[in-house]
Amino acid sequence: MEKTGQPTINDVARIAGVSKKTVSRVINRSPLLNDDTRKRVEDVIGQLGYIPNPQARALALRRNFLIGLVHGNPNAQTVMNVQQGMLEAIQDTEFEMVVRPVDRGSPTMLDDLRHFLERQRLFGVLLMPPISENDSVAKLCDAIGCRYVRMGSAMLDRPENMVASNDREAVRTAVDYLIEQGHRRIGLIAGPHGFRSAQERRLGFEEALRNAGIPLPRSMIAEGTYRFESGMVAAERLLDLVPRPTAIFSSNDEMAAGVIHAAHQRGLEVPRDLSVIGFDDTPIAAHMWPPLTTVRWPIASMARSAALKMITGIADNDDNDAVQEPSMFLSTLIRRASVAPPTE
Amino acid sequence: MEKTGQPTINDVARIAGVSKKTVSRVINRSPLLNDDTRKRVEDVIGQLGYIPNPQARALALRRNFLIGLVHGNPNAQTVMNVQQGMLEAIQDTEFEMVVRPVDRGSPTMLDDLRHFLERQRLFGVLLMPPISENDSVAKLCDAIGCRYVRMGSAMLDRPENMVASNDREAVRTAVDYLIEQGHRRIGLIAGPHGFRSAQERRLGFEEALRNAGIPLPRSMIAEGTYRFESGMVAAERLLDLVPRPTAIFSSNDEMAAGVIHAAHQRGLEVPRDLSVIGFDDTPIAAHMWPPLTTVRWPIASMARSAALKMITGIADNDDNDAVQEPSMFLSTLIRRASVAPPTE
DNA sequence: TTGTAAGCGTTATCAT
DNA sequence: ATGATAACGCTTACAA
Repeated sequence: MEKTGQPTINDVARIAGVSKKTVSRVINRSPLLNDDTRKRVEDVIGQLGYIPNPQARALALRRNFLIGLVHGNPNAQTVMNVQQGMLEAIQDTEFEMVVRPVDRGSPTMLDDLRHFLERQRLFGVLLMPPISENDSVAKLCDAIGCRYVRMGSAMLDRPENMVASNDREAVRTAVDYLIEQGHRRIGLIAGPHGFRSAQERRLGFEEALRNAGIPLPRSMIAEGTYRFESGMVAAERLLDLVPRPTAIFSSNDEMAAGVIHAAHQRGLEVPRDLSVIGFDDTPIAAHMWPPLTTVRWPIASMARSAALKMITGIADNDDNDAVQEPSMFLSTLIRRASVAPPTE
Repeated sequence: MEKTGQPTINDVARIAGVSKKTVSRVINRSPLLNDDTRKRVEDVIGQLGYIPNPQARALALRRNFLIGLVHGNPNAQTVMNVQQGMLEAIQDTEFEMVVRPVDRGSPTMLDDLRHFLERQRLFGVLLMPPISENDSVAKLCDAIGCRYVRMGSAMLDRPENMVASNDREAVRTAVDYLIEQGHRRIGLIAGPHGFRSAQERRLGFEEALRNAGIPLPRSMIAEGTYRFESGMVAAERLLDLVPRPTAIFSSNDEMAAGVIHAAHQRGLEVPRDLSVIGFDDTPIAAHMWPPLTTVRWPIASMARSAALKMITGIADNDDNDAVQEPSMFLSTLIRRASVAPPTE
């Protein structure tokens, strides 16, 4: 106790007049313990302010209490929402969250990740999209023996390793709404090729138009990178069309902001001259002018559930072993001011 | 080696025909080692794919390799920038970043933080504003024996425990620019009372006006919470003034977005009818319409430097022991399209 | 230059 | 119901 100032299990044992193991039993809530001894030990613990050393615990238990968040630097708000969800899940447990951005696109991404996982020997990792869509990453985790849960726009894995949102259906609903408003020339700003979310959202878009019997010329689809600037560029291409679209569905909010930016630049007023719908419902959506109609993506709940899925049955609060964490999350349309009937 | 699949220092020692300690010396780059032995051990390490167990290391060394980021849930982009800066700093070291949001304002905040620090026994923590401005937090870290570096808008602590930006001066420059453009009725949207950043920025604002001999009636100052909505509300109050201000300096970008939102709502065009300057230079600033003139706050560099300050001399890469990390960072005015001369 | 023994603070095994 | 002893994987004395 003198060296570091922190009391150890030995101090507690000595003062309480019991063995280390008994203290250990108290800490770990072993059921086979005399109430008297438990009480006595707990008193000493409280009085000493003893806190078990997590490193020693990790060593003895041959596992640690770190769960990783692996992401590929997407939108800041999205990452924060995920972090918040994870943190809610590990609230009042002994787990902590360590964050690891990786450079997707880098050829060494997989090696970097392996290096990280092997070094840190994490309890498990949460994989954010689009990293999570990469099956090699999941395989890697399996090979290393690291638990994982993937977040994504479709069920890419077993329920215990996946939380997904129904992007396709949600987008279909959003585009249905545009059609109800009377729009017939509707442009799509798709997400980047190779992203499952981009694919699902695009499929939802196409389904809505097909169901309404509206033809979809290739020219009405522009691809972006999920970034603001790419939304601008894509919008410019779509708005150059003659006749131009009266509405645009953008596969995320950030690009939708770019669309509105581009519209403003050419003197178009939203929603009078152009209706816009985004996807994500990041705070920016409510704050831009006009407030953006968008699809709310329950990413924080997904992250929370993903983390719970990983630690359930292990965490301190094992009350909820019975409750199965859901694997599917529903996105909903948030109607704000960026959609109006076409005026022509 | 059989139990977990991961080879241990014992496996390496046995196969290389040396003692554990020798392997340990190789890992820790001890200088007093025969080149032959080192080579031999390194070969075995490579061949086995041996990676030292960080938990065991942490236990033996009586310190771990986790550095914490403590923040009070400010703007998402700001947190992400800080995370990025920290992660750059611990790149290629054995440190990892664990993130800890706290509920500032909660009366138990200090206790929560103490609990966290004592439990995890972190190597050190980075304190983001406005948490970092709280001297009790710094005292707490000292008492617990946890290293810390505070980030803030003024030198609140010793250089080794602080990285600061020159907010006051930067705001003065920004407001000087408005004055140069011909503005005389300039409103201030201040940050929340009790925030040092709010105070510094306000002082910079006041200095600029005083230097130019422009009177500053109380009515020209509105206080916000650094949130979008509060910026809107504050702007509405200022724009109700008769005569109304021709320019507004907002103490951060998020509130500036609210100002522009409010201006749009009442049919005012920015910058023709109202010039606006923000603070932070978050991505939203460049993306809103019109692109926002703002003060760039080098928060990522500050975070990077703060983390380096903490681990320097400890990290793997001890090349840069000599290089002193700076404690003061300069903010600069970024001129975009939200400022124009007044038209009246 | 290398090895031996003892510890770091916890849990697991197997007694009693 | 409790305790002695041996792990866990590494580092720091202190020898040799």
